[in-house]
Formats: sequence, C-alpha cells, structure tokens
Amino acid sequence: MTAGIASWLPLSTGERSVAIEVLVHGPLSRTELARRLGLSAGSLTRLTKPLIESGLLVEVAEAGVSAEARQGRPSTPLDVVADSRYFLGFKVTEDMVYAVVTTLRSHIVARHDRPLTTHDPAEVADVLGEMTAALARDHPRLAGIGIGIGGFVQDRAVVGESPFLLWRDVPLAELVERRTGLPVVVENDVAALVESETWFGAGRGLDRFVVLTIGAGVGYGLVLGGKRVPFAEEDRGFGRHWIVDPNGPLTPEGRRGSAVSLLTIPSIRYQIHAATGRDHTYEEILALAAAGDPMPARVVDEAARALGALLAQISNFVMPQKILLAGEGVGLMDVAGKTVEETVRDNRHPLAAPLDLETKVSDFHDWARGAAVLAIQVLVLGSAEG
Amino acid sequence: MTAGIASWLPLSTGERSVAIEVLVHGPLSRTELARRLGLSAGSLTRLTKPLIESGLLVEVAEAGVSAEARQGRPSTPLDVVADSRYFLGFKVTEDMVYAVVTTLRSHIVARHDRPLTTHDPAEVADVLGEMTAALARDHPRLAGIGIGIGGFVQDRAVVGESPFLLWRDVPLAELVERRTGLPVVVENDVAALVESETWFGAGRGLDRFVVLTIGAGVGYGLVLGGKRVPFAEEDRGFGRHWIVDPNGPLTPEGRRGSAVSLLTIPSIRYQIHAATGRDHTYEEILALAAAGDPMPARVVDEAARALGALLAQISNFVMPQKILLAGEGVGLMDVAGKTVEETVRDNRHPLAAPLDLETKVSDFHDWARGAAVLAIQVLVLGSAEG
DNA sequence: GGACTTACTTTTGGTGCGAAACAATTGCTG
DNA sequence: CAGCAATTGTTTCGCACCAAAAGTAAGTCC
Repeated sequence: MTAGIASWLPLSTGERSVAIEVLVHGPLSRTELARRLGLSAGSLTRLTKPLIESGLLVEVAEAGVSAEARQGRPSTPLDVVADSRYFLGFKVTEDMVYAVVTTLRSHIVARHDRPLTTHDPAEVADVLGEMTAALARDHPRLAGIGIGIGGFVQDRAVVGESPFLLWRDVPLAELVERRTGLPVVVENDVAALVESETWFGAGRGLDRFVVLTIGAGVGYGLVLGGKRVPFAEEDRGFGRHWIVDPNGPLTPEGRRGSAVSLLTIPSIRYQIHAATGRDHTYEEILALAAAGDPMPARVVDEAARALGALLAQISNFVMPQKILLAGEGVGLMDVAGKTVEETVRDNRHPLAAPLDLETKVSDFHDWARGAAVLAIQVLVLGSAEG
Repeated sequence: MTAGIASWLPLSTGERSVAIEVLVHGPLSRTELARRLGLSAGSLTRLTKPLIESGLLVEVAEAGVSAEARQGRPSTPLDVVADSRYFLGFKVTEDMVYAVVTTLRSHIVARHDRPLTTHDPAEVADVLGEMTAALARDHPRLAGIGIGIGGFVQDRAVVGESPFLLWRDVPLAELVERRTGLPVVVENDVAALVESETWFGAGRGLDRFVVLTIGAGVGYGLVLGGKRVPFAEEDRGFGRHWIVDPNGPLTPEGRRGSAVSLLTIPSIRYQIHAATGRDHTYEEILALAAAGDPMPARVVDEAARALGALLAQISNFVMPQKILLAGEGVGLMDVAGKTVEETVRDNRHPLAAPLDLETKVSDFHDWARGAAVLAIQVLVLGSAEG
C-alpha cells in the first residue's frame, strides 16, 4: 500500500482557509469565497491559483442546468477533488470493529466490519492492520486513519484508559502506524463524532454548538468559536454524576436520578426488568410505551422529562445555536418527542431564542465516519491538534 | 464642560491590541508585551512609538525597589496615563441614581448619589445631566458616560423595556448626550457588570467566563472567547423559568422551585414571612440561620443547595475557567458556603476540573463602575459595539 | 574593567492584502 | 447584430505589517 503524504503541501493561512471553506461548504465560486472570507476578489485569484495548480481544487463546470440564468460573466465554481484521497475510520467496540472508507468530503464509499475476539493491544492492532490492508486493495489512495474508541485518549495517540477493553496507556496510534505505514489519529469516539458534525454535519459553520449523545452512556460535546472544548472527565462516565431529578430512579450504572440512570439504554432496560421481571430490548420498550403499557410508559415519560430538563439547562447556560441529539438512544424522541419539547419549553424563558434541536440516529458506521474525519482534519490542518 | 473626543486617535489593530493589553494588565515592558501578543521585539518598538508620542502611553520608572535585581539591561515598563481622562458611570434604580467617576483603569475617584423622585424620561435625563455637570466641575477631562439600567436595552442606546421605571423605547443615550455633549452608552446593568469584570476584574484574560448575580433578581452573563454573548431574555426575568428543584418553594416572583424563588433576596424574605409571619431583613435572616433558628436555617440551606446545583450545572455544561458570583445576595456564601461547595461537588464528576468560584459583594457603586467601563470600551475600541 | 546578559532599535526584506484598472463572458435592448 | 449593462475573474501597484538579523544601550557579575 502506498504511504500517504502526511499533509497537504504547506499552505499559508489564507490558502488553508480557502481550502477548508471549499471542502466543508461544497463548490464555491471565487466571488462567493471572497464574500464568505471577507477578502477582496484579487486576493482570491492569488490564493486559488496555487491550490488549483497543485490539483487540490478544480474548476467545475456549472451544472448543466444553470439554475438561474443571471446576467454577467458566469462564475466558475471551485471544488475539491473529493476522491483524490480516501480516509479510513474505525470504531472499536467491545466485540466488533467497524470500518468505513470515506472521501475527502467524508462520504462513505465502503464499509467493512469484523468481530473482535481479543482485547490484547497488539492483536487488536493486527486486526486493524489486516482490515486496512483489505480495504486498501480497493481504495489505494488512502491518506490516513482515524480510530474512535470509547474511553479516555491522550494526545490523540494513546488510549489512557478504556473501561471495556481494560486498557491503560496503550499507544494505539503507534501500533497501527507501524503495521500500516499510514498516519493514525486516535480519539475518544464522542469527540470524533463532535468534530465530524462540526466540520461536515449539523454544526457546520456554527459558533456555539452542542452535541448530546444517548446510548450505552451519555456523551457531551461543546463547540465554541468553531472549536471543540476538551475536558478532563470526557468519556470517563460523563453524566453519571449529573443529577437531573433527585427523586429519580437508581440504577447500577449511575447515581440516583442522574442522566445516566434516567436516559441510557441499559438503565431503561434495567428499570423495566426490575419492575416487571421481564427482559425487553430498548425498541420493544419504546413500542410498549407507545402502545400505552403503563410501566414502560412511565419510564419513558420520566426519561423524556429528564431529557427535556437537560436540554433546557444546556440552552439556558450555553445558549448554543443548535443542539444535536445523537446516538442509539434517540428513538426516545420518536415516541416521546412531544413531552421532551414541552419540558424544554417549561424550563425556559418565553422570550428566549427557540431551541434548534436536531435529532440524528447514529449507527456504528456513523461513529467510524467520525473517526475518519479526524484523519481528514490532520491532512488538511497539518497536525493532530484540532 | 469640555466635550471629550469620541475615541482615541485612529489606532491600527496592532496598536489597539498593545493599548488594551497595557490598559488591562497594568504596566508592561515591551518585551513582555511582545511575549503576550506573540509579536517580535522589533514590532513593539514600531507599535509603541506612536502611542508614546501621542501621550497615550508613558515610560514609567521601574518602581524604586527594583524587586528582583536581574541581570542585563533593565526593562522600561509602559503604562497608560490613567488619569488623562475620566469616565462617568451611572446606575439607575427605582428611587436612586448612583454615579461614579473613574480613571481609564476604572478606578473610582469620586462618587455622587441622588434620589430619583420622578420616572419621567426627560426629567431623569435632566437629573443625569445635572449630576454630570456637578461632577465635571472637579473632573474636567470627562471622556464619556456609561449608564447601567435594570431592563432590556437595545443597541446600547435605547431602553426597550424597563419594568421598574415603566419605560418603553426611551432613547436615553440621545437624551443625555443632548444635555451633556458627551458620548453616552446605555446598557443593561448586568451586561455592564459582566463587561467590567471581563476587562478589569475577575474575568481578565479568560476565554470562558461566567457571571452569576444574586440580589433582587438573578442575573447571568456568559463570556466566550473574551466576548460577552448577548441573549434575548437578558434581564427580562432571567431565572424565573429556571427550575432548580421541582419541589421547591413557590413565591410571588418566580415559578415553583425556580432560581428566583429559591435565591433572590425578596423571595427568601417572603418565605420567612409566610412561615413565621415576621418581617426580617436579608442580613437578619442569614444571622438567624447561622445561629441555628430552624426555619431560617431551612430556607438558607435550601437556597445554598439550589445555588450549588446551579453552579454545578453551569460548570458541567459551559466549563468556564471561572465563575464570578456577585450581587447583593452573596452573603449566602458566608453563612452556607460549605453547603454550596458540597452540593457542587456532589453534582460533578470527580475527575472534572475543580470549579474556580470567586465571590464578590457588589454595592450600587460597583454597578455604576461597570457602566463606566462601557464608556472606556467605547473610547478604546472606537465604537459602541462590544 | 572586561565579559556577559537582557532590553530595545534600526534595517532589511518578504508577505498578504485592498484598490483600481482591465479582460472576459454573458444577458438585454433596440 | 451592435452596443450596453452586469458580473466574474485577473493583473498591477502600493501600502501596512511583520519577522529576522544586526546593532546599540544599559545594566550585573567576577
């Protein structure tokens, strides 16, 4: 496999901002770029010329249907060559490794999953290496690898602590780099998803943006000034100490009335099991609640109120322009979205700017895609520091 | 009275950043400035020269005791001429107007208060004009006026809505400008205090900073990237809809268990009155609680827990580097600070960065000083937009 | 008093930008 | 179809700003 270059040719700050703007916001004419970046038309000629010569940007023919036939010289949009390079994203779970290959625009072009039968660091790295080799056959121009993992990651390279893999201070980036010859970034999975949504998803171009994930746990990501704010307790059980309702339920995972006890899938299943003695999947519980079964309805209602209170508090304090609700547990919104919205409204000032809430079901490939975005960022920005 | 110039001589962005750095962080040598601003030594010679020539900065002799007798050529710190210009800050309440004169560094050099016997906009402006004239006699070089007012203010000029003055859309800045000939900035009082603390106080140089005020109401200010985030519900009863404890007390001011019902001085006094039938001042209630009187102790304890929960939630979501607790109701911390801290700890992750909480008792002159800082900002930045 | 250290100044050259004139390419009008 | 208006993109020029390097100033240390 060919070793990808570590980063784009050294770009000046002006060139880089042009490149990122085109990468993130699709084909844009020079004039449009000048407007967006606050530069003069002349500067854009200067900045785009080397980018086009290096093959990073291309002039694309205005789509056949020239939409609005405006007067004047037609603009020639510029675009990145999205499939000039490919990126590999891994999501590592307790028993599976999910992989995706994406374009420079983070569009998924291939998927590949494999069960994980060992937790030995070297053997896990072997698995990742083999999967990379397999995927590289069909996608030769791989430029980098991103790995998302549930746990605490240091310097985007070392897994400091992973509860489900039972790892401590495993230099995963180095292990995989040695096996693949490609630059590797490792990051906490929630952080990766947040970066991904900030660059290419719901948080594109926003100044204040929050991501809240519900699934096996609760995850939180804060983006201010377009940059993610890192924090120490990240994915070390965030939300376990976060008390929403002091009289709420107690579960093995979180403290009484905590976000974890009220909202995560295991906790909701635990509550139903403790009350009825029967085991149900999360989807079954939601269906039973929708059908009016009293016990599931109560648990789901309580979860919805907790989520509403949580969202209201985030809105009140952070005042984000948008909150993205993601993860495997957002099915709650389909069944009890109305309760969530009511609770939010009830906990906010009537004059407050309305909450822009986006819900997104994410499967494991979305998490892997988030990791791939990290590799894209490294290539574009030239360093592993976000 | 002499009309102050509207702003400093047109400064380049580099010059302005030097001026602000010296203004906010005290006397600094050129080398130190170069380090802080990330510029070369040569650039600092270039940038400081015109500032010194224009009289805005001066070289100050290293204080007699040259502290640490370091090797090498001694540095010559630069400082602003703090009393080259004075600024006027007003805080307008229902029945009083508080005024302070400050230096460029926002040090208070004079105070002057007058009762307010009318709420007629023109007559209030007259009062402010007369107070300005009186203060201008002793402090001729007034450069600008800042007015802080409880209520909703638009464009830093028009009082859109003030519940206690019963004003709607009063162009206060214009009224006072016409009477004084000085540039006037009007702003919501909490916003003014936040700006003041961001420039000269607890929030100096911080990236993420929160101000929470407790007094007649609850105020909230969010500073991100060194800039205050404006919000629509600002001082239109913030905290009234903000439910801390669903089973908390109900007061005439706020909703059941809201921050207002639990924390504000009127609400605490109301609770005691409703329970015991007796009227006590806030200070008396705190003293009674400290002495162990059960009913006041319960109310104060509940307030402390609410404050702790509130601070924890802010910490968890905004992750500020510091929270400043200000206002007339911070006496609560003296009596029940331990309970507040315990509650904060109880609602946060053990690995989370410890909360940096600063408490500051503010009287009305502090609020007026906050308003004066707005006038300073306008002079230095050259516009009313923060 | 000479060596050394640190602070500041001067000089030089490069970079990045905007302004303005110019070229290109279309639609519209008569 | 010629001419004009509108719009995009290019070229040229000059300015503002900055870093690097070399030089100067002013002190301490031995």
